[in-house]
Amino acid sequence: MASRVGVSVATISRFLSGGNVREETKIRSVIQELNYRPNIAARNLKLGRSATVAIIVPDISNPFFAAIVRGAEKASGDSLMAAIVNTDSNSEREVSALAHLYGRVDGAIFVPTKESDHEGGLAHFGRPIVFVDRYLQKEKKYDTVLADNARGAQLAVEHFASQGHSKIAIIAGPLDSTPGRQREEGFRKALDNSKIVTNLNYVVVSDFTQAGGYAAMNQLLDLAEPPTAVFSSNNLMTYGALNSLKDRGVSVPSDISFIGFDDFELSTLISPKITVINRDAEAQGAQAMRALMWRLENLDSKISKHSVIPVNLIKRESVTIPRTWDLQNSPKVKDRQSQTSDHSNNKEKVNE
Amino acid sequence: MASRVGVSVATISRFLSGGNVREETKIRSVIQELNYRPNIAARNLKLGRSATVAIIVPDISNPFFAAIVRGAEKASGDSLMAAIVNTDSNSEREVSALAHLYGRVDGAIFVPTKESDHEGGLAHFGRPIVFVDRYLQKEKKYDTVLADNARGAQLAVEHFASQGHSKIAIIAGPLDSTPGRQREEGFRKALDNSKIVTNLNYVVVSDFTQAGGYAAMNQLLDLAEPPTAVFSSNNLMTYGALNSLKDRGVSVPSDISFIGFDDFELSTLISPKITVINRDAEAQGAQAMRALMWRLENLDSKISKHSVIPVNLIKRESVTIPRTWDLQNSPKVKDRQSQTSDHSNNKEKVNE
DNA sequence: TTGTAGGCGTTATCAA
DNA sequence: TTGATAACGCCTACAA
Repeated sequence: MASRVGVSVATISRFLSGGNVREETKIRSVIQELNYRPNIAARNLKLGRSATVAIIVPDISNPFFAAIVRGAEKASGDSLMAAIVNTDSNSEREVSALAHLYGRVDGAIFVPTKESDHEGGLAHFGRPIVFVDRYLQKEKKYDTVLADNARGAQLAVEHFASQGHSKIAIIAGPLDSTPGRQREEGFRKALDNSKIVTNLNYVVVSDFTQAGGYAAMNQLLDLAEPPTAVFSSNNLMTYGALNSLKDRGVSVPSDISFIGFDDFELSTLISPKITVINRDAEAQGAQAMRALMWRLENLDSKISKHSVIPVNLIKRESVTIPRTWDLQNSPKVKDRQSQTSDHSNNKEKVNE
Repeated sequence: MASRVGVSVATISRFLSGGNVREETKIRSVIQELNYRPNIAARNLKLGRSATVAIIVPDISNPFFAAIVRGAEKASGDSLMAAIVNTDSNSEREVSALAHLYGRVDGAIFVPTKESDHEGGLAHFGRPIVFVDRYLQKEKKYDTVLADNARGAQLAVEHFASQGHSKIAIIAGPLDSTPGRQREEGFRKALDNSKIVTNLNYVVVSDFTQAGGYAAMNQLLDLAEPPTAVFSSNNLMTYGALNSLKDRGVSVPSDISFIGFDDFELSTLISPKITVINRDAEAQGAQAMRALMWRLENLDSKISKHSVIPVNLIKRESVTIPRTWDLQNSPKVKDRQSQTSDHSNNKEKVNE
């Protein structure tokens, strides 16, 4: 290559890194002609970096994680390439992914499955890691970008309560995962705030899967006194719970009111349209990528950054006043007619 | 490291590649102690390979592509790491991904967006590529793993026809993509086989997106004489088409019968349960990974391999006999009662 | 602006 | 079984 142009390899290298060289046009044409591409491995070896980062997620087919990934990719620009790695919600694969990635990437965006320990695996990785949506409680020094999970649960409970519900259940995610734990904690706290006593039968801990949501809803329906409102902690469990309700002939919202965490593609296709707690997952992914890129430029900075993505309630059609309201003492609801005819601003109503 | 043990680097290298060495235990302990990990970039440079392959897909949030990826990952074992790259159905990003991947991976599984030319970009990539689901018509020498698209369209048309439909429409995908083209061709051919004359108004070419499916279905419903049966060429367009039907108050299947290509997560949650053409997307991904791994071991083999993944019809609830059957001459349907009461084995019935 | 030369950390060859 | 050594292809002082 260099001999072909009549200059040294140093000149070629200079040209490649944007330096000024005399034979620029000739070099360009020879590159074309020989189809020359610099050897990446050699460059990585010399420079000690790869211009690649990993995005490690438990399940890429979950639309929520897919959105995180999309956001992160968009934010990466084209100075960096993002390699997505799927761990299948499997802790062992998580460990082996981190090990395999060592030396191949400059950093990682990591959505761990559990909050369990990685036993020094992270330190050993030796590169910046930004935790998204989930983090490891033991590891304080890493950046995090979490959703406002407790607030989300609180919004759901408050919305139920504003409609007169007091028999409110949660289908919780695994308590050893960040969102599972924080949403369950937020749920309990919100009940306390609303002066509703927590019925332990109404707290079903499940596993964030569709099958788990199905089983959990069945369990709630089998109760001697089933809840009148159910909050599902993630999208997949929402699918399962809705399937259960359908299979058992329980209609939403007339028999049971329902709110799910995380919006989903078909939420408007199914009947009724499901009221959800939502957050901007793409923004969350983008924020994580920006944090990672900043840290790659500031490897020596010691302070860790923690961002929280806001959540909001999207009211649709799956929540109404409880059917059995007249069987119970429900002080907030005086007039059923006016209550049913005004779904749009219940909060204001309650505050009157 | 080597000096720490008292041997040469060559011995360490031998140990690392599984050779027999005397100080094995001591080396092991020093590796632990120093937290030593071989430098990947140096190894890649020396060996000329990276033990990494790329899986390039247009849209990872599409459940179908997600399934392909999962299948491929599972088949890769742990000798290889798979890096997923999302192109966002954007040809430019496709080109730049290929360029960025050059030298970083040993090969790729590629799901291109269009059948358009890559102008030597592939040859320049210089590594094995296996095309999945879609391929480039101009490039003959690469391995492919396609679905039996034409057969799928044929199954849909035959099922409609067996129920007495003759006003059959297709919402087609882009004709410059493999599945879009092959499904549309299969559709036309199947109509011919069933002696149904093709009404050009019933062929709406769309873009494989939800919005596209929505618009396409609207277009069909606006026809002076709308179809009685609609075949949608992919899952996203199916979502959109169903949304359109819902918004317009057209009920499925009593007003219009419907079949979609590719099964989807919530197909059983929505009413009615949608009849679909399905294929095993994970198996397709796995097959692609096996083909790629084989080729990495047989770089000199010149023959290209082409696999076809079978499709099948999953009968659910979105197809029935046309409502307006009595307004038409439909020779195959003599007795409405017996026809409606037997949905399970129409094919046998027709063949009697 | 250019060339020379050393070194990044590994593997492979060859002698010992 | 081991050690010395030469690549692998690139970048970067340093000297010209």
